[in-house]
Amino acid sequence: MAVSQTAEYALRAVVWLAQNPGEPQTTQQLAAGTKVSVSYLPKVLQPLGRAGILTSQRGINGGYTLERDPEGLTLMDIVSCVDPIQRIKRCPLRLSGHVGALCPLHQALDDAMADIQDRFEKTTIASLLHKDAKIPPLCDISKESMAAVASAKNGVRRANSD
Amino acid sequence: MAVSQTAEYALRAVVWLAQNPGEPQTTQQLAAGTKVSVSYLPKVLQPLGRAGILTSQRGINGGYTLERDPEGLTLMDIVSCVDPIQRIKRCPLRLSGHVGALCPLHQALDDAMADIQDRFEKTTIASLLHKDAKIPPLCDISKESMAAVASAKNGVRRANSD
DNA sequence: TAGCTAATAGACAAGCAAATCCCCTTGACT
DNA sequence: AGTCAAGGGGATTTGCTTGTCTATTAGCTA
Repeated sequence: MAVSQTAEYALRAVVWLAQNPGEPQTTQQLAAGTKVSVSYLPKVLQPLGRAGILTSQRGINGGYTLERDPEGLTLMDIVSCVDPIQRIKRCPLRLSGHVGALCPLHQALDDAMADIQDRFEKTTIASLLHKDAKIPPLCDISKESMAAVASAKNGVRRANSD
Repeated sequence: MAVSQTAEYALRAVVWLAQNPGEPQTTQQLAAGTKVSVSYLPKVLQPLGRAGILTSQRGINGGYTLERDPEGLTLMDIVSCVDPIQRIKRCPLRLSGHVGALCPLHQALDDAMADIQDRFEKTTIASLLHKDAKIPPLCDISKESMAAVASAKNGVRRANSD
């Protein structure tokens, strides 16, 4: 019982994009900043692109850019792209009749799902950024991480010349 | 994002047992009543047995019996046996330091998990039974289901005699 | 327009949960 | 003690999720 890996990756990426507005972020930069595998990240971001949450630009100076305003963008928007919350609509036992009404057990389970959904709908990406907390978004972008991002941005290809 | 199949099966079985106190329920009966596969059900129930939630009796007139009082038995007790709620204890990015504190994103995700956990801890099995609702537990045990249970109890082996 | 760069798409591999099957052990009743 | 009914547990299969790799397409710069 947890949010799927993929959904978590997507959230990290969106938070990172919201933190770095303006210039497009390449897969390399995003991967370095969010600690998600370079080869998997594109897979995660594609559904977000299709949903219009971010746009991608090919070629030189390309990368991913957040399209939606973080103030109006919720956790739910991202999660439902890659790992939708599964509400219980009818009784899984599928007995006779009883469409539209759930038994106590499945009602209780669905209530819990509704709770999460509600919570995710109310939490905006923006609210994760200007937390006045000591812990910055994405669990601190420390020196190591920043260095990784810088090298991802500038000198990844320097391996050729050696 | 959902409760796992296995956890759902376990809950169904426990509710069924709570509804049928007294005599032990065989795998056949339980499977018929909860619509869970006869071959998979034992696998689901084993962890519950180890946790002392139910006891199993082998041999003739054997079967599963609920050990705990439904009033004190919560959804959480069952769920944590077969599909524990995964709380986020440290930042999945695992950067330097920051043990004990979560960044806003992961804090938000963990809050949601805490919410569910809290809800499950507060919902007892008993509360799913004496709901005065029109919909009985397990989404109506209708004629078809009862017939299946009866045949599971009495005449499953009648195939031999023919 | 040529050439480089970066995202895209698809095939492909690995790891894990769900489900099934079969044989073994245990226990009750005769 | 013998026999049959019932759960226990291991081996196996299937399918989904996660992850990797490569060839292709698109866009920017010169």
